[in-house]
Amino acid sequence: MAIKRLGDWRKLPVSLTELCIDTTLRCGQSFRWRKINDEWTCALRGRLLSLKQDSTHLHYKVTWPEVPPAPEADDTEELLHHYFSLSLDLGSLYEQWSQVDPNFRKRAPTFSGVRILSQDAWEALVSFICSSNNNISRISQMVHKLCRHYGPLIAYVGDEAIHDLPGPGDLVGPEVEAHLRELGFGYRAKYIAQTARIVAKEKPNSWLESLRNPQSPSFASEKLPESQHKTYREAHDELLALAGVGPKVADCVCLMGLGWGESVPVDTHVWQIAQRDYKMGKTKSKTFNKAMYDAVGDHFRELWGPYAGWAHSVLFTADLREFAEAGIKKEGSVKEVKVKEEIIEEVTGPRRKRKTVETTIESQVKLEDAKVETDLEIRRTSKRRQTRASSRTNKGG
DNA sequence: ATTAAGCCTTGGCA
DNA sequence: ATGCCAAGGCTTA
Repeated sequence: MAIKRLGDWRKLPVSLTELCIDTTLRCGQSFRWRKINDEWTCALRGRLLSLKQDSTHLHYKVTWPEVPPAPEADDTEELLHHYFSLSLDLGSLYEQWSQVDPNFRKRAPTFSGVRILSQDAWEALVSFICSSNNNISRISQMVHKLCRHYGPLIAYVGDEAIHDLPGPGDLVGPEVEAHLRELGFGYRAKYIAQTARIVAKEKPNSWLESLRNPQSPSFASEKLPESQHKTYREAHDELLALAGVGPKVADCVCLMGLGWGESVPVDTHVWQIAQRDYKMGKTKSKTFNKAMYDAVGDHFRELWGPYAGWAHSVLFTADLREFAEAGIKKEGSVKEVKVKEEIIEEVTGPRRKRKTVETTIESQVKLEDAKVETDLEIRRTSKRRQTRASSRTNKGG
């Protein structure tokens, strides 16, 4: 299939504190963006998008497939504006969160420009069904397999075929579950096949969209009549009825796919953050049940306000192992590695024993300067930092 | 109503 | 080498 209409680079003015794509595109929100030749690339709404960023602008390039014909008016700028919610002033949100929350104030400077992506609701639903008991690397592999085997071909980047995400209707065949199992989806194969069938066949066409926050319209928006408007809680409850969708996955779909900014997905990381930095769950039953799930979300909503989910993702990102290593140089001498361990201890808090490593002035400087590098070579330099308690919800193996 | 075990797979680590 | 644990949980008993 020939691909035509290679566009030119265009740009939008946006600062790195308002949007940092190196962080936002790989912090576990969307699993389809890939960095190829120093450009972030993803098929989105029928076109191939490539992104680069400097301190003042987001640069973008669009490639349309030959079929179907590209639309007359290219709406890519509007798409990006919507996808990144660029009309939202992230700087003042960070200020507000910092004023009410010392912990946020401490962590946020290293992780500026982290935004919630306005993803397609179906993409969020499928992606986060895959996310259960799983890690970002494998989730990404699974979502890419889903695209490669069931989604439309959009373009080639070098030898690599880039497919868009399949719709629910593309996943209703009788062999889908077995095939997904062969592809390594494990027990999630059934959930995806069932959910696709329900969304495509049992629910009305606009069901997913009807769960959207009316104040956060979708990109391809036919506005829903007011009588069909749902609340965040109603949207969350309806999603819970789907197979493979529990409270956490439902919140991910609400936050990233349906525009509910107050939604706070509480996963094992966020639960650890809540315990470590907000002293939650220290008394009473230590078990992490539904009541505790709701309590954590409610606490953060009270603290951070209507965009609590956005604030949550900043701290979540700061806690990801990959990002805890932010700001470290690639060259990995032994000394560098040790410095890195020191920084990780710094970022993840005082609860664990500190390594017996001297703090260097150098490391302090680096920590402050820690803007995320994309190609960190050194991985897993520190030993397992997970505590026993955190494995509660995780009986796998 | 609440709790614990089982689930697919990959990769790091002892 | 072999086994165990952890990875952005959900379902079932």
